[in-house]
Formats: sequence, structure tokens, C-alpha cells
Amino acid sequence: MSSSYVTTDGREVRTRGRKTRARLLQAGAQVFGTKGFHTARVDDIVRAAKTSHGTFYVYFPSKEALLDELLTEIGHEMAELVADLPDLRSTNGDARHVLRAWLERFGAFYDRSGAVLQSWTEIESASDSDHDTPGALNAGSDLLAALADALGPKLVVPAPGAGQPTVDPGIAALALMALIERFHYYAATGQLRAEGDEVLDTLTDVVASTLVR
Amino acid sequence: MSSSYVTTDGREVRTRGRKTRARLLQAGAQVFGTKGFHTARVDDIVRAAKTSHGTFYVYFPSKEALLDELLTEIGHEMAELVADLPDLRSTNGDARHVLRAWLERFGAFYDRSGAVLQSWTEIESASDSDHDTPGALNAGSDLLAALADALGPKLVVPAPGAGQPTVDPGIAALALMALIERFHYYAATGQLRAEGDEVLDTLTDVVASTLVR
Amino acid sequence: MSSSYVTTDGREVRTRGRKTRARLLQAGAQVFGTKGFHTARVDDIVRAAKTSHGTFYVYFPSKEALLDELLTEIGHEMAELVADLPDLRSTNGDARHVLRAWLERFGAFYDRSGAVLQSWTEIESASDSDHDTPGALNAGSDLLAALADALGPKLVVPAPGAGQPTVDPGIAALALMALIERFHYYAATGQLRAEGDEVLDTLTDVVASTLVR
Amino acid sequence: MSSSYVTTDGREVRTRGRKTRARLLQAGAQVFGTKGFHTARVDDIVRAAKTSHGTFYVYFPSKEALLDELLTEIGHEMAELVADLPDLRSTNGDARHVLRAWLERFGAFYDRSGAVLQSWTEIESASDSDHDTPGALNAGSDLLAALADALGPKLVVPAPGAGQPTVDPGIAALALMALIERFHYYAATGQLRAEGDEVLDTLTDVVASTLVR
DNA sequence: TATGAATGAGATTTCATTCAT
DNA sequence: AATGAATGAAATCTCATTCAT
Repeated sequence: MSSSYVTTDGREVRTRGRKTRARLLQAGAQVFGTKGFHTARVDDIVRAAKTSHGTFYVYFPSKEALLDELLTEIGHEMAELVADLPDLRSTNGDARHVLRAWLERFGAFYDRSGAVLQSWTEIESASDSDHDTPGALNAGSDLLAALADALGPKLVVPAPGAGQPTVDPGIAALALMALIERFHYYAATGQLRAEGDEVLDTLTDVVASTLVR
Repeated sequence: MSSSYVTTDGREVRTRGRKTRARLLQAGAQVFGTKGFHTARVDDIVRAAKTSHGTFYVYFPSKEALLDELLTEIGHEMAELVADLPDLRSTNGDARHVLRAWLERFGAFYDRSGAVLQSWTEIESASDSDHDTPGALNAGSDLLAALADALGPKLVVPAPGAGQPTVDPGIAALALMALIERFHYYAATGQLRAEGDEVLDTLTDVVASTLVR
Repeated sequence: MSSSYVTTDGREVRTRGRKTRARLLQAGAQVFGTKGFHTARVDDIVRAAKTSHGTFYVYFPSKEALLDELLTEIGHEMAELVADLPDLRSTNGDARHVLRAWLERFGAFYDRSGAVLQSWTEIESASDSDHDTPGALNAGSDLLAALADALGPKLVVPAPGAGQPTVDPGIAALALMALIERFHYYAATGQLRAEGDEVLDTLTDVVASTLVR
Repeated sequence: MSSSYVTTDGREVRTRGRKTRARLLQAGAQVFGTKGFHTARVDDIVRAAKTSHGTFYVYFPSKEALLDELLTEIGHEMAELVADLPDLRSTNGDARHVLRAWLERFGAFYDRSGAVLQSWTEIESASDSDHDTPGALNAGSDLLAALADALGPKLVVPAPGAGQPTVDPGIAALALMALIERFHYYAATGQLRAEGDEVLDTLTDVVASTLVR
């Protein structure tokens, strides 16, 4: 199913072309990640993929389309990731450990794909002003919300204390996502002065103390 | 002091020009906020400010320069805001109340200026790849870190429990910023389904339970 | 009414720009006339108008749009021309003389604008295959038919003889148009070996003997 | 004689190839006919012929070359057609009948090949501006004139009346061609509202009353 | 000061043609 | 003979910036 592609003018993509297509996708991820969507030129991508302008447009109708596919792919990965998080409420005592392991996986994912997510933000603000959705980028508009909805129930363990106000699970998940994303973003852009495991430890601490009670 | 400006070709800006300049600044904030930096055209700004292209370049040497100024301004406001946060450790019992009040002020600020912050992110990724720093945007690069440094010590009250790992104040502040920023962002973009006070309440809850212990 | 124009981004065109616009229009006519629509490059037009690429797109959103306006203009001229043809049935005996005078006017028009009409044909076949009318060229699709309808009744004087089959006026006018158009076309492309007045004379003869009986 | 072809690189074309070649030719006629020369893409032709780009260039050195061959073929047919027209001056009384029969044949030809002729016009204007005659399209430049020369003498029977000016046979033939061509063109594009035989009848009438006297 | 017309470098996209299989 | 992936020259169009008034 996801193994069948077509060219811009509707022809089936066979094994030979599949490789080129993949190379373009990867080059796109790299270039969008480093330069951002608007600053990246098709030329940069083509050069990185060691192919030609013409070839680019054989496989993607536009720069947007390439990003869109990248984003969709990432969206799937995130959804899977979320689905894979064990219900922390039923991991007796072990919660912190389980969470840490999961955050590690998330970190690996973010290292690979996080940079591209920036391009998503970049596009987003532009596209809601005029709504005609210029041919692409339907990717993840409500993705985050959806993820939060899936994540929420697994997370919040109500505090035993009574007066403590209860946090809505969806909101809590949103908070979690924000924390995770930002932490990795700060780490990636050097604004978070911490080394390897330290980031992971701190993140686990913060998340644990916020959401798992 | 901050009331003395010069035109692109070094002339002093008098009262009439002052107004035009301000109009451009405001228009810029509005346009950058809705369309994002790259998607916004000088033409949009000029139109919103009810003035002409020529006039734009009398007051700002480039599109980027306008954003830069906007960002600097916002940076100052944020710094002030941070300075104004009472030390939560010395507000006995009242902490939650004080925090909520402060977060409300922060929210008002975010409503005014938050959208423009997106443009900052947009620019950021672009500028680290080629290091020549194209004449602008030195504004906030380390702003966040600085704020976090100032915010940290006022926030985290170590839990009395022993085994509980302590969160580094700087990191904690970063987390706070992330939470606040994202919450308002989600609220602004409709991804957070909550009404007026609800957002503020929830945010207070989350922050309180995370950082103020 | 026809004296009010707007630029591509909706601004009023004042006297200063009016000239440039006109120059582009004229250059377009000349270039389309000599090279044909597809072969003509925007670059050719801009060069002929002694202006720049950017300027072209200030006044016209596309190459098509320029042709469209040219064609609309020509359509109006033709309509006027047709309206001005005296009813040949009421010009006793004088018909040939009147017709000749009119054909002379037509000739002058064709000398000015005939070349551009070729571009119309060039576009036409392309646009009916996919019907989405790519942004322009609504100009004259049924123009010819309309003209024929207006022209017909003024022309055909039924022969006094009985057995002679009567030609439908509309059809006859179509024939007339074809004759006139082709004659001038052949004359213009050198396929009709005849000099100045000779063309006019012959054309008058042919038309007269066909349609005015 | 006309049954021997070579590929682009000089190889003899055998039976299998012959078929492919023919299929391309036919596809070309269809596509050029509907979309016009410039708008037609090699891809369209290749698709219609159910073959590949590579194959196209085995048989034709360029897109233009295919049209050129098509046009040459059509030229031959027209020449034959003209040659077959009986001398109307010697068909006593029967002239109208004979003419009608011939026009019918012409109509059939036009139905098959007329559309492609549009592409000829399309190319023509382009090629006179730069004189280097880009390798093709010498096909029909003076075709029309030649045909007219052959057609003329067979047609015009001078009117017995004295004052009536005599129409030059060549010119007259040109007129005839124009009429026939345009009539069918209008009929084909729906601008001539008439059904089957009606077109033929009217055309016969018009031609007869103009040229055969 | 203010204006808006003009500019041109640069970006995206198309498509006839070539080439390796 | 046939294929279809790859190519790159060339064309269209955009928009930040300059300039004459």
C-alpha cells in the first residue's frame, strides 16, 4: 500500500525511480531541517540528493508537496509512538522507569525528525490566513490535539490528596508534549546546557513530577 | 532616549515621522503575526500602515530590520515581566494566588505580542546555517536562556521528600516558559479547547504542581 | 470608464504608469504579431517596450492577460466596424462604391491589428480541449458568429432570378468575413501577389459578385 | 518507395517498427489537431500512441519533424484532390453537380486532416521572424499558392455581361480555398450552425455563385 | 516627508531530448 | 526495438529594494 508511488504525470514509479525518490525525500528532510522551509531552495535539495531540477519535479509537484509527505510520515511515527506508550497507571511503582524508556525512544525520534517539525510551524501560520490550502500541507493541523487525546488518559494519576485541583487529561498531555518538544528543541539549538543523559534525566523528572502523581 | 530615531539616511525623525514609524511598527506586528515573516510581503505591511513602499525604507533599512526592532521591544517587555514576578518562595501560602495573577499579566502580553514570536523561530533556523548574520536578528538568540536564569531561583521550592530528585532551577524555568508559551499558542490557534478563565486556571494548576512545591 | 486601470495588486494606475502600460500593450501587439503567441517571450515584449520584467507583471498578471486585453480591444474595433457598414440594400446603384470604401477601412484595421488575430487562432484550439480557461482568453470565442449575424442582413440582395438558391444571410456574412480575412492574410504573408489598390479592387469584385446581387 | 523508412540513427525500419511509427503519426495528428502544436506535449503523443518517449525519438528526430511529415502527407492529398477536380468549364450545365461532388470529397478530407492544418498556421508566423528555418516545416509554405494556380483556370467562367470586372483566376482560387477552409473550420468548431448536408449545400451555393458563372 | 513606478536578481517550474538498460 | 528515468536549458513570475518626483 504505502509501497506504490506515482510520478507527477501519473506514471507508476518502479524500483529504479524509487531510489531517487527516497534520496530526494531524505535530502529534503536534511535541508528543511537546517535551513527551514522558506529559506531552503529546491536547488539545495536537488544538490544534496545529487540529482537534477527536472528529476525533482518528476516525483514531487512542488516544494510544498515534498514537505507535506515528510510531515505525513512524521505524523505516522508520532502516532505510533503515542500508541506504544504503556498506560502508566498500571505500571505499579515502575512508572518512572517506563516513562524514561519511552522518552528515550521519543528522543531518538526527535533527533531524526525534530528539525523538520520546525518547517511545519513555519508553514502553519502562513496557511491559516488565506484558507485555500495552496495544494499541500494538510498534514498535521490537528495532529497534536489528537495525540494529546490519546496520551492523556494514560498519564494523569490523580493525587491522593483531596483539595488538589484535577488537571484535565487532554490538557495535561498537551503540556507533556510541549515539555518534550521544547526540551529537545532547546537541547538541539544549544539553549539547554546539558549533556546526553542529563537531558533525559531532567526531562523524566519534570514530566514525572507534573503528570504522574 | 528611546524617543530619538533616525531615518535610513541619517536624518532626525520629527513628530510627523514618528507617527508613521509607529504605524509601520504596529502594522508589521500584525502582519508578521498573522502571516509569518517569509509569507508577509512588504506590501502587506505598507498597506496595513496606510503608507507607501518608499516610506517604509525611510524608516527601516529592510524588512528584517523591522522584525528585529519588534523582537527587541518584545524582549524588553518579557524581561520586565520576569523581573516583576515576586519570589514565590517568600509568598507564604499565597503562592498560587500570586502566580495566577502573574500568569494573567503574562497572558495579556502574549495576546498582544505572542504571534510575532513565531516569526522569530522562523528566522532562527535559517540564520544558523550561514553564519554571516545578515544584519539583523541578534535580538533574542539567548533571550530565553537569560530569562530562564532570572526566573529559575524564584520558582522551585524543593520538595521536602528525600528520594525525589531535585530539578535544576534553570531547566525548570525553561520548562515553565515552554508551558506558558505553548499553552497560549495552542489557545490562540484553537488547538486548546478551553474558554477564557479556564485556560488560566489550568495553566496555573499545571505550573503550580510542577514547579512550585 | 475604459480610462481606469488597476495594477496586478489592485492599485489605481495614474498617468505616469498609464504610459508604460500602453507601451507594453503596443509592444505586445507587435511581438505577438510577428512571432505568434507561444513563440513570443515576455522578454521580447519587455525589451520592445524598453522596460523590465518586473514592470510587466505590475500591469499584467500573465502573458495571456496581455493578449486577452489586446484581443478584447480588437473585438471592439471590429464590432464598431461592422456597425458602421451601411445597409447595402438601400444604397441604390452605389453599393459597390460604398462597399469598397468600407473594405478600405477594414483593410486599414487589418493592417494594424490583423497580425495579432493570428495569436487568437493559436490559442483557440488549445483552450477548448481542457475547458478550464486558464485565466484568460474569454475574448472572442463567438465574436465572429456575432459579427456575422450583424453583417448578414445588410448584405445579401436576393437575385431577381427564381431558380437561384438563396444563401442564408448569416452564412453569407461568414463567407464574407472569411474572404476578407484570408485575403488580407494572404496579402500580408506575401502569398497574394498583388499591389496596394489591386488587392482592394479584387476583393471588392469578389465580395460584390458573391454577396451583393 | 514511400514504404521505406529509417530510424533516427539510420537503421532500416522493419515491419514491427513500421506499425509503431504509424501509430505515432496517427497519435500526432490527433493530438496536434486537438491541442495545437505548442500546447501538445511529446508526452501526450506518446501516451496516445501507447509507447514511450524513447521510442518517439527512434522514429522522429524532433516534435517538429513529426508535424512536418504530417503536413507533407496532407499536402500530397490536397494536391491530388486539386488534380482530380474536373474542369468545370467543360461540364455543360452539370457544373453545380460536379462541384458538389468534389466539395463532398474535400469535406471528407477536411474532416480527417483539417485540424492539423491549424498547427501549420501556428508554426508559420513563428518561423518567418528568424529565418534559419529550424530544420523543418518547409512543407506547405507555398502550397496554397501552388494549389490556387492549379485550381484557378478550371474555375472561373467569365460572365457574359460587359461592365462586370473579371476576377483573376489565381485570386479566385485563393478565394475558393479560403471559403472552403473556413466553412469547414467554422462547421468543425461549431460556429456554423448547420447540419450535415446543409453545410455542403450552402457551400456549393456560395462557391457556385461566386466563381462559376 | 511621502509617494508609487520601476527594477532585476533569483526562485520555481516545464518539457523536449538523451541515455542506460 | 522498446523503455522510462534523468537531464538542464529556458521560460514565467515574485518581491525586496531603489529612485525620480
